[in-house]
Amino acid sequence: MTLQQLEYVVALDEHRHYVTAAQHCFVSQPNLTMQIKRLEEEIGVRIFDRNKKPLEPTEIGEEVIIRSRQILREAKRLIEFVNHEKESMEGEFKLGIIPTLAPYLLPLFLPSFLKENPKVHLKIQELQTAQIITQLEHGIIDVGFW
Amino acid sequence: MTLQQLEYVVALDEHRHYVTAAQHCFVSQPNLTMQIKRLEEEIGVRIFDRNKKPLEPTEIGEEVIIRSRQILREAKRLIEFVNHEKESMEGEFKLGIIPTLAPYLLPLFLPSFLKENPKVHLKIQELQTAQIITQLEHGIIDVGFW
DNA sequence: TAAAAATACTCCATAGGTATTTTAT
DNA sequence: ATAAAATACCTATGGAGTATTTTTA
Repeated sequence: MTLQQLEYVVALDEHRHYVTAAQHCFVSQPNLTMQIKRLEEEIGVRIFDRNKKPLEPTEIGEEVIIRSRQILREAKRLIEFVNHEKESMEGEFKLGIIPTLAPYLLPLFLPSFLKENPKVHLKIQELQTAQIITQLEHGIIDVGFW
Repeated sequence: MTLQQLEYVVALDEHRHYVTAAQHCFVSQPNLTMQIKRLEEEIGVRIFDRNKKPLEPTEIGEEVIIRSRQILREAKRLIEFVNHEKESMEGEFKLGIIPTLAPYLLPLFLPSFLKENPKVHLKIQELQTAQIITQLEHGIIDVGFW
């Protein structure tokens, strides 16, 4: 039993039709047929009743589909969690800003930024334009990400 | 991402050691190493910190492991559900029993049997010993399952 | 210097594809 | 008669193994 197969099962349930389900999964119809059949053999139970057209799930199949959806949802959430986490930065950052702009710019992005990146320690430093340029040249601060 | 890989991740977390984790999964150590690495590449994140010995999960890894356990638990429950269901019988059954024994035997097994096999329709028939033998010979009733 | 993990290869099972036949409406 | 599913056959990716080399306590 693989996550792939569970996706095929769910897709087939949603379309009740091999050809469109296969298209939806970007695979060929015979491949979808095979994978469904293989899964059914492995678990020893029919998931779909092919005697009817359009096909429909067996009684056991109904439950299998529900549980498959649940599993796939969890898997998707795992991926989403990882994607979110890996984008969030970590470490110490120095933020240079000229005093005149600070009270206007900082409130615009700091709250959401710190919420998105809880592991970031920001060191905010008020600098005059000339100082900013100097520190940029020395790589002490950097032109950022927005 | 496959269920296999998630099992490897969980096993590695439980053993904190490739060799024993691999043994536990009945696969070779290099294979376990490869699969973990492949998964990490796919999701774009380190799950284990190999600089330390014994190795331990990264911060993100901790969460990945928790979610993997959850997914595997759901998958296991799906299989268990199917195994349970397919063992339960379905259809019409004829039960022959002699009147003398009926009130003693039936209460012993009927309740649990019908609960386990909700799809079974039982036809209970009171028969004399001779009739039972005749019907057995003609295959109308059968010697049962307990 | 001994353990354990990472590499290097080899193999083969199977996921997936194309072409075709069979099955049902 | 036609659309959909099943079957046959082929290809190739990648899961898994053995042998070996690198690590690091």
